[in-house]
Amino acid sequence: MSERRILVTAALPYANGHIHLGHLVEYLQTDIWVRFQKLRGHRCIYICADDTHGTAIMIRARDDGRSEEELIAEMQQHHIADFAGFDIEFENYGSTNSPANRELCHEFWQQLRAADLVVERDVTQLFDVEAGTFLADRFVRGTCPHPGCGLTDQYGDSCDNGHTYSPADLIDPVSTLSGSKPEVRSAPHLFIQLEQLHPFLEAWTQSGDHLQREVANYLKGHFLHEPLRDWDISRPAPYFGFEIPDSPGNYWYVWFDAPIGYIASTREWCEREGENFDEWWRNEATEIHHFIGKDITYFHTLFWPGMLKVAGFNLPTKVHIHGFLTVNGAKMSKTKGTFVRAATYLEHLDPSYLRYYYAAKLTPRVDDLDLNLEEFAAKVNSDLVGKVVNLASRSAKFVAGLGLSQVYPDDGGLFAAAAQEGEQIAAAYENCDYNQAMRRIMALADRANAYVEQHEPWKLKKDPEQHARLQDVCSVVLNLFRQLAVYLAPVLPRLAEQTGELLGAPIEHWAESQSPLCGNEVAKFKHMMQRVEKEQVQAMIEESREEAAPAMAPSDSGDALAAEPLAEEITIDDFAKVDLRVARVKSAEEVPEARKLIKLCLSLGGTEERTVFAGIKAAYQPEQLVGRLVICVANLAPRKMKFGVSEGMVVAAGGGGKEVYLLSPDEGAVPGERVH
RNA sequence: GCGCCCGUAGCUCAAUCGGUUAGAGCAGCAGACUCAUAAUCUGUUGGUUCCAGGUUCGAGUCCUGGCGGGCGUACCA
Repeated sequence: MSERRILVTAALPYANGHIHLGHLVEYLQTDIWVRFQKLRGHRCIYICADDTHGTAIMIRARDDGRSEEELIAEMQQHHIADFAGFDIEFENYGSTNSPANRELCHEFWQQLRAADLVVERDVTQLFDVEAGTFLADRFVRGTCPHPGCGLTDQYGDSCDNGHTYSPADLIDPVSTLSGSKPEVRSAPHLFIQLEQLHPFLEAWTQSGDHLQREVANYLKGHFLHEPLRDWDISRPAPYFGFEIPDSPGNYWYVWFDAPIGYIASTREWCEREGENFDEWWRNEATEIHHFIGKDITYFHTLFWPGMLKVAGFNLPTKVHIHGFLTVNGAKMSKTKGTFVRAATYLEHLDPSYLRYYYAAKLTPRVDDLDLNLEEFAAKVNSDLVGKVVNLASRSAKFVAGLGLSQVYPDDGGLFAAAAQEGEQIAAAYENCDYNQAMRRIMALADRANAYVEQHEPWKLKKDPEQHARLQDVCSVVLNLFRQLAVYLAPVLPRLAEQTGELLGAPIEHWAESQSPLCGNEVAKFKHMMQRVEKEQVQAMIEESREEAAPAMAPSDSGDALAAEPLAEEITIDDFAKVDLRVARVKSAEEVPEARKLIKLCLSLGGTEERTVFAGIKAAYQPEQLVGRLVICVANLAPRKMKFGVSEGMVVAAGGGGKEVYLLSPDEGAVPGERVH
């Protein structure tokens, strides 16, 4: 087979968070594919970078009180370390916030302008005056405006009942950034008229094997059956990103510059390694393979090919799309401890385990992948330790001083049959059907173990006259083992390395699975892989749960305090003047003529009662209140009001209106007790 | 709401174009073995292919409806 030139990317992880087990599905799937291609003797590079722009990064940096650059630099170091810990090897790991990316964005932009695809139009959005920024839909919450719905605390684009609307229509909208009420504002945005590329995209997505069939169908049914909408690719300042050269004050939306980051990262690599950039991105002979999750299908199968086409770069040969990770059959959950960071995993478990487990589960389809932790341990122990490594473990020590036989013995055709199986295993790898590849490899391991069983080397060992036979049997077993190590090398690079050391012959090429070793020395056997212990998995889950706990705590904003600054200092005697008492609401009734008031009758225990008018009508129904405990100011001078005399106050927090939160004592307090 | 995908053994998955008696691995059960990290080998139990219809000589596969699950629904990372 002639040497292919293949450029492979995985989606750029966002610089807003750490790498977790969900991300790793993709980076491992990709790493395995790249290692496979290299093992087959192809020229293959693995390119990635951090995705660093956008509102979320800006907000996060602001909250942390530091620059965006500082934030993304730190996160990039974490990402790089996490990937390295899982033996994921990139030719280059860049950043979308790089000079190379800025230049390339300019280049793309120029071509898009030249092709007359860019138009300007006003967009009306909610604007947070306090934060000084426009609000994406997810940064606004409010009440669903749909008639008869009225769900409160809903996102800016749709509610939990499935109604969709514009954030500008939300009732009582609140910015999640500042808690303030946003106002409606317009600003000019730049759009790419994708519809002009419709015929090209139709042809590209529906033919040529660039996409999995289900994905092609999805695109046809969802987007390509009608005119494509214009794509809004600009954001007004403030925005962390690249300013658009011919539109000052506007920045490219993060999804514009993120995929260009694939190219920019390649360019960095080319410059460092003295490679010809055009060979990689402007040469039809080069294959481009993108690995992505199904969540970002749209960007990579419509916008991206469109942009590449217009800017004159290679189109993707294939976009490989995978599903999401679930753990124990459910979404990753912080409270369950199944939201496991890469770094946390590595503290407890060997990366080879996860590489193998994911490989055993990955298919070419878009299906979600479940990490069942019990199965994880069982599969690793049974397949890798029990079957594969066990072959070396039960044969190497018998030939430690002897080495492998000078001539490969008769093994009944086992090695040759397994060598022949190699092409089917390779085809499965090529097709991203790692599940099938692992299945086939384990079937070979089963046959090899049966061979050991039939030839009983432990019995041959006891008879000095059989030692030549013993050497032959072990030579067969070790060669079968090595053959498996070659087939598994893309998944388990460490095992391949250890096998190379054991038999004094490094594993560097797939072809090494096709001919046995003869006469090699055999090093002293060392355990190649430990069994997974339940306790280790449990410890990892526990730690993940604990890590998540602080993150689950609400990050308290300073808005409330800012709205009402601390009062002047008082003495304890001042405080003692206020007699706060636990009271039970005996009755509660609305005051019909009053806008805000509910009339409460409070029992302080015994026969002591107070009538209090409380301004909580907007927040509470009278029937919610009857029977509950509240805290009241019991020695407040009575005040004559329009509707009667109020003999105290109930204490509550909140800004008023619907924002009223009555205080209650914890369980055990009884009416009449004073609050000290 | 609208749309897409999925539903096969206890678990994870196969099953070519619609084609014989729906197959593997793990788990379970019964033996064997003792070289090996309680590993391995042999045998074996286990199915209303989610349900109800339909098309067909023939349906896990195609069509319709239902139930259950997942996901998407464009300025969401």
